[in-house]
Amino acid sequence: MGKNGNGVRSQENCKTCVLRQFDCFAPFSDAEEQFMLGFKSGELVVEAGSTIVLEGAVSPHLFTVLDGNGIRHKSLEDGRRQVLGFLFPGDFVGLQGAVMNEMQHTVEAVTRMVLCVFQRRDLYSMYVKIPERGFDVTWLAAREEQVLGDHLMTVGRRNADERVAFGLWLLHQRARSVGMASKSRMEMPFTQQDLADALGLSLVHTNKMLRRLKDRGIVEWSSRTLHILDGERLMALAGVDEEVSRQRPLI
Amino acid sequence: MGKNGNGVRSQENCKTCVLRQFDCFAPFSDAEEQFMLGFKSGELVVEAGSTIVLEGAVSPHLFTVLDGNGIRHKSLEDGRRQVLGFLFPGDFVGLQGAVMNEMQHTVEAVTRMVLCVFQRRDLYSMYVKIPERGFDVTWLAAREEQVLGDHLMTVGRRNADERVAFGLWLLHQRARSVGMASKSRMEMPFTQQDLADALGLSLVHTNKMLRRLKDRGIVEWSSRTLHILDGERLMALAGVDEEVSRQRPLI
DNA sequence: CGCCCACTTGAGGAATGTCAATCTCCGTGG
DNA sequence: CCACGGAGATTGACATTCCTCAAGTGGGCG
Repeated sequence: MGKNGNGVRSQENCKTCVLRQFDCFAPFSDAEEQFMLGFKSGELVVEAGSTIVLEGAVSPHLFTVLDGNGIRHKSLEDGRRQVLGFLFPGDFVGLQGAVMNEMQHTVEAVTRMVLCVFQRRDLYSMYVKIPERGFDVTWLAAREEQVLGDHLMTVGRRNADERVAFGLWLLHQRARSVGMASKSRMEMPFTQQDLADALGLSLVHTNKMLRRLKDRGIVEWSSRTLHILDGERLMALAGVDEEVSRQRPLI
Repeated sequence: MGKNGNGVRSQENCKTCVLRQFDCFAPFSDAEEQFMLGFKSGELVVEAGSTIVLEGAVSPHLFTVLDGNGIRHKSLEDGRRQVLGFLFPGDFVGLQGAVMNEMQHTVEAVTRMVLCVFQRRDLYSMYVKIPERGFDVTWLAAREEQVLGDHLMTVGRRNADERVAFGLWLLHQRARSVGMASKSRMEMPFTQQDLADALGLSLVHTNKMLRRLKDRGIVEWSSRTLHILDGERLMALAGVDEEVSRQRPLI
C-alpha cells in the first residue's frame, strides 16, 4: 500500500477493498469491477479536523469513505451549526457537488480518514457504460433522502431525551454495520457537541439528557466509549424498530 | 383530454405538457420525448385530502405532479406529524419507493391534483436506454437531499420567527417558479397547521409569529392569501439569498 | 507542571408548548 | 332565508422545556 507525498495513495484492487468484508454491501460483478478500477483515481488520507469539501465550493472529486469517521454540516453566518449526518466507511461523499454544481454543506474529518477518490467528470460515463451502477448512485441518493427525513422528524417533533436516544442508536447502528462496534459497546469518535448540533439541542442540555439516560440505565457514554445498557429501552425511546437492513450498494 | 372512470386520464403528448411553458424546467430532446411517451402510463386525478402514497407501502407507481399541491409527511404513533416538504407542479414523487422498496413517508393531496403516472418497473430501463435521463433522476434526488438539508438546518438551528419567515419564503419561491404566485402575492393552499408541522413548531406559536410578521410589515397571510409586504426583510430574516435558480430536469 | 479541550453541573431566564375560549368563514339542511 | 355545525384562525393565561451563563472537573499532551 504505497503512499506518495501529499496523502494520495496508489490504486488498489477493488475486489480486495477493505469494505468488501462487510455483508452490508452488495457484491460486485466482474464488469463492474472493471469499470470501477478505471473510475477510481486514487486514495486520499486526511488527518482529523481537516475539511474534505467546503460548503459553496465546486470540487472535481467524489469520494467513498474507506476508513475513519467524519461529519457533514452547514453553518449560519453567526456560527450556529447543524450537523446533517455522520460519515462511516462505505459512505459516498460529494454527490451533490457532482450533479448540481456546488456542495451545500461542508464535509469534515473527525478522525483520520482514508477516502477512495473519483473524478467528478467520469460520473456521467458511468451512467452510460454501466447503467446498473448509475441506478445504484440514485439508490444511494434516495437512501440519503430517507435518512434525512428521519433526522428531520426527530429534530422537528421529538423532545430532547428522545432525540438523544435516537442519535445514539443511529450512531451505534451505523458503527455496527461496518464492524466498528459490538452489540453493546462502541468506540465514540464524535463529541457531545457534534451530537448536540445534529439534534438541534444545546451542548449543555444534551449532556443533561445523557446523564438522565445513564441514571435510567439505558446507555452510558464516558471516556470516548458508548455502552448500550438496555438496547430495548433505547430503541423504544428513540422510536425505532429493529432494522432489517438489506444490502446497500458500494460505489 | 378524456377522462375515464376512476380518475385516470388518457395519455397526451409530453411536448405540449402544461409544465413545458415554465422556463425553470430544462428542455426535452426528441429522443427523450420518444422514450418518455412510452414511460408515461397515464394520468391520475385525485381530490383534495386523498393519500397518494402511504408510508410503509410499496407502490408500483411513480408520479410527476402536473397540477395542484400536496405535502409529504411522516407521523409518529402518538400523532406528532412532521411535514417533509410541499409539492408543486414539476415535483417527482415516489422515487424512494421505486429504488428502495418502500416509501418512508406519506404523500397527500392538499388541493385537487393531477399527476403524470409512470410504472416503477420501467424506471431501470430508462437508465439503460436514456442514460441522460437516469442522470437527471439522480439530479432530482440530490436536489431533494439539498432541500432537506436546508430544512433540517432551519428546524434544528433557527428560532421561531426565522423559521416562519423561511417557510413562507420557500413556499412563495416555489409557487412563483411555476407561475402560481406573483412577486408579492400568493394563493395559499396550505394551512397554518401544515406550516407548523413543517417547521417543528406548534400551531399556536406559528400563528403568533405570523401575527408578529404582520405587525412588522413583512408578510400578511389572511383568507388563503399570502402577501409579501417586504421581500427584502423577509429574506434577511429567513437567512437566504436571492436564488439564481438554474433549470432543473422534469421527468 | 500547567494548559487546553471536552465534559459536568447548577441557577436563572427566555422561548415555545399546552389549554381553553372565541371568532370568522362557509357550506348545508331545514 | 336563516339556523347550525365544522374547520381553520386567533388570542390570552399559564406551564414546561430548553437555553444561556457561569463555574467548575478531569484527563491528555507539550
